[in-house]
Order: sequence, then structure tokens, then C-alpha cells
Amino acid sequence: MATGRTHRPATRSRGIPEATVARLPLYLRALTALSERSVPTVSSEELAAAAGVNSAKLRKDFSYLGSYGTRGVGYDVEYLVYQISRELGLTQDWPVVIVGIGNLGAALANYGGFASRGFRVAALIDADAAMAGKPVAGIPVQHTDDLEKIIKDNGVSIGVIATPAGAAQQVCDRLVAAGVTSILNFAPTVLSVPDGVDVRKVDLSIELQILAFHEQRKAGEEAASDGAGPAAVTREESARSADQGPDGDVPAVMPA
Amino acid sequence: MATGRTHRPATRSRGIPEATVARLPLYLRALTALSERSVPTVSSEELAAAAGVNSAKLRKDFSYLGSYGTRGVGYDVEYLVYQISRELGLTQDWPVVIVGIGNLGAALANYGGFASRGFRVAALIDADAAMAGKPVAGIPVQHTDDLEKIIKDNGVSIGVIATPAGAAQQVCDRLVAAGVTSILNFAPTVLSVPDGVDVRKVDLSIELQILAFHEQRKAGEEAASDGAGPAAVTREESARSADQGPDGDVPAVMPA
DNA sequence: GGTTGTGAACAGTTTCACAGCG
DNA sequence: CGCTGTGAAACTGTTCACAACC
Repeated sequence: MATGRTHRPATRSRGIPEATVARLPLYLRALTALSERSVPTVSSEELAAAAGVNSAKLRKDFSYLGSYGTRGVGYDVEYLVYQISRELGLTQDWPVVIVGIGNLGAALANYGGFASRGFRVAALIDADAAMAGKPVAGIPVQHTDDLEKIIKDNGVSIGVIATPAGAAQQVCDRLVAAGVTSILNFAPTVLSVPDGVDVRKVDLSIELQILAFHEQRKAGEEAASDGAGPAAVTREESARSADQGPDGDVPAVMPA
Repeated sequence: MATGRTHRPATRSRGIPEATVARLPLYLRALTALSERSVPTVSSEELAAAAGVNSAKLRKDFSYLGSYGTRGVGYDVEYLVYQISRELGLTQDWPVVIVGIGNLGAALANYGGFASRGFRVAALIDADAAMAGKPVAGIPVQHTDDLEKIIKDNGVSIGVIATPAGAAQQVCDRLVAAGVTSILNFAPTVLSVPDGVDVRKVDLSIELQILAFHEQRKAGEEAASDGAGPAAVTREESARSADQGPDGDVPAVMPA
């Protein structure tokens, strides 16, 4: 799939590593808390602790933004809040639509932190005609038929998909056709989008499976060392066989 | 992130890279779909397309699990489903508790994909005494006072925190003290946990901010090249796997 | 003194490209 | 021939450690 796109040649000065971008919101949150407590300055060590990273990483991250600190002193909280907000594009207003107002969509609509940082729920959209007009979080739900008009009238460029998996790609296509260029996908599906559109996904089931992997590993090692730990629950431990046998057939398979 | 450590010195042969682990659930989902359509074998190219990655990456990932393919042919779907499930620890039952039954907690409790893969909602816990006994998704909500007993009686090792930010660390401490060693955190807070406990976070507000960053950049470059077509930047690749995600300050209805 | 900013070493991840095998 | 499996190269991200500076 090509993905083509060379990297911007000018990716020298403005090129902030993706990993750094992903941490900026974390720093911003910690800084906002400090700001509310009227703390004037903070050292990389303190801020790093509050954000849950180590200080070297934080300093390196900030170095991509510029030299906003003062040696021997630290960083000015207000100034950094502003710089990071600007870098993230939070100094402007981002109207957002949420498509799929089920349990999750409603939870997202009610989510307070939404509005707090430049994001504004411009509309709620659902395919169920019976929901049309009903207010959720104070915003009336609109029908999918009007999706394109809603996007255009509100100048929406960020869409949140909270529909069932089966509807996600179709909704995605319509959002993109209407002008949306960033999508946050909660449906457990791989969305395909044209070049130029960003997709980020949030997938509960994947997160749990990753935890289960590590959990299983812990249980396995526990056996080797002690035995006194807290409970350990594996009911059906039964050997998780060391490794494959010489080939083998497929022993019972798993659930859906 | 967070979480940290994966060390284990002796983890050389069984050491599957974290990036690979994060993709296994994706492969598993694609394989399950193929399995349901009774597709017997699949090539790395086809499976990679279905999972939204490139084939070289997929083959490298599978090579960490063992040699489960057949040259010139591809992979046996059922066999791979089994192997990945086993590797992820999904052949056993994982009882999970959800703490904080607001909008989000309820959405999670109702989420079907939960039960489908070895995860079972063992209990719902909320601090609001008025909710006690009320069923959500068919499961009666229990009061926080009984948290420790619930964890122990059910042998729970995975906990989901969907409380407001202010309550998250306290809930986390109690979960850990009661024996939980893996936590999925939806509250917008950095949790601190002792060594040996895994935390993954899902933070909606962070995801949106990352999208806003890229959105802003697109808008900026548009000015430079402008003109016809979506020429701007692209990043078709599915974003990094979820690291953060939803929920923010007040997941709605939820008293501390 | 204290703390930032950063080059350089290191670690992890992705991609390439092709040998090896069915 | 076709497709997997994998070394090696390229790239991205993290950590170290210290010079520069207040």
C-alpha cells in the first residue's frame, strides 16, 4: 500500500518525533495541574515524576520544541502550558462529531475532559431514527442521513466512531467523503482510509489481551520462584505445554 | 507505557518483543474472521492486509512465535488461531472487575467483545450506595466497601478502572493490595503501582490531542502546496497501537 | 550550587532482500 | 514457482553523562 509520501524534506526543524507528540498531552495535563496550584516553575525532575516518565526523556522531548527552560531553575509553568498548547494546536477550537450514540457514544458525549481543551462536541449522530431529537449530554441526537450536511455546516475535521464494528467502515467512508481528515475509532475494526487521513484506534479488547499476555507470563514465572504470592488464580492451569510438539494437530480451538 | 519492566534476564528465547505482542490481538481478530468463513489457509500478504500491517512485519512477528507456516503455501488458519490464543493466554478464563459504573463503566460492562475472548466480567463495583444491587448488563452492582472480598472470592487478577480521576489512585491501591496485578486505566491520571503490576491506560483526551496536532500540521502545509487534491501529509498506516485513550475528568454519572 | 540541553551510545522496531524449502 | 523465515541494514526511540549556563 504505498503510503507513499516521502517525509517532508523540511523535517528538520519542525519535525517532532511521534513518540514525543504522544507525550505532550501528558506533560500538558501535569502542567495544568501545577498551574491551578499556582506553582510558578518546575524542574524536569518534578514534572517528569508527575507525568510518569523519566527526566531525561522529558528534557529531550522539550528540546524538540525549543529551549524553553532556564538552567539552574527549571521551566516556567505558564509559559510551557502555552507553548505545548500551541504546538498541539489546542489554541484553536476543534469541532468534533460522535457517530454511534450507544452506551459508549453516550459516555463520550458526557465526558467532561472533552470540552476542556479546545474540543467541542458539535453533533451527535446515530442511525436509529428513534433516537433523533433525543438529547444526550444536552445535545440532540441527529440522524445519519444528515451526516454530510452536519459535517460541512460545522466545519468538522475530527470524527469519533463509536458504532458497532459492522457499520464502522461505511461511516468512516462517509465522514472522509464529507471532509473529515482525522478519525478516532472505537470500533474493533481496521479502517481503511485514503492518504492524508489520520486514524487512531482505541480498542478495549486489544488492551485486555495485552494485559493477559503479561499476566500469564507472571503466573508462569511465579511457579519457578516462590509460591507464597497472593492467590494466583488460574483455575485450569493444566500445563501450558512448553512448546510445540513435532507438528501436531489443532487441539480444540477457542471461543469466538 | 508505564508499566515498565519487562526484564527477566532469562527471557531470551521466549522473549517476544512488546511491539509484536501488541499486534497479536490484531492478527487474532483477522484470523478469527477467516476462520468463521471457513478459510483454511492464508498467506502473509493476505493476512497482513486484513490486519492493516505490512507482510514483512507480520512474518517477522510470527517468527518470534515459531515456524507455524508452510513455505509456498501460507499459514493454517485454525492452527494459528490456536497458537496465538495460547501465546496471549486466552485459553484460560480471566475474571475481570470493573470499578466505577458511570456511563463509561456501563458501556464497558455491556461491551460484547469482552466476554468473547476469555474475559469474563466477574463483578461491577461502584462507590455510590444507591447503585448497589441495581443490575447493569445483567450484573448487579456491588459497593466499594466489598472490593477486597470480591477480588479474592473471584480470584480476579485484572481490574478496569473507570472512575473519575480523583478516585483512581485510591481504587488502584486497593485493587493492588487485594491481589490485582494488571490494570486497565480509563481515568486521566498517572497511576503509580509497585513493581510487578502492569498498567495500561486508555485516554480519550490524549488521543484527540494527538489528532489535533496532525490536523494542525495538515492545515499548515496546505497553504504551502495547496491546489488540487489531497496532497498534504499522510500517514495512512494505522497509528501506533493504543496506548492511551478515552475518558477524562468525569465519566459522567459517578460520584467519587 | 543546581538544572537544562544535547551529542553519543545504546536499545528496540521496521524494512529490505533473498536464501531456503515445500 | 511461490511463500516463508530471517539475517542485515535502516530507522526510531531511549538513556547516559556531561558541558554549558544561570
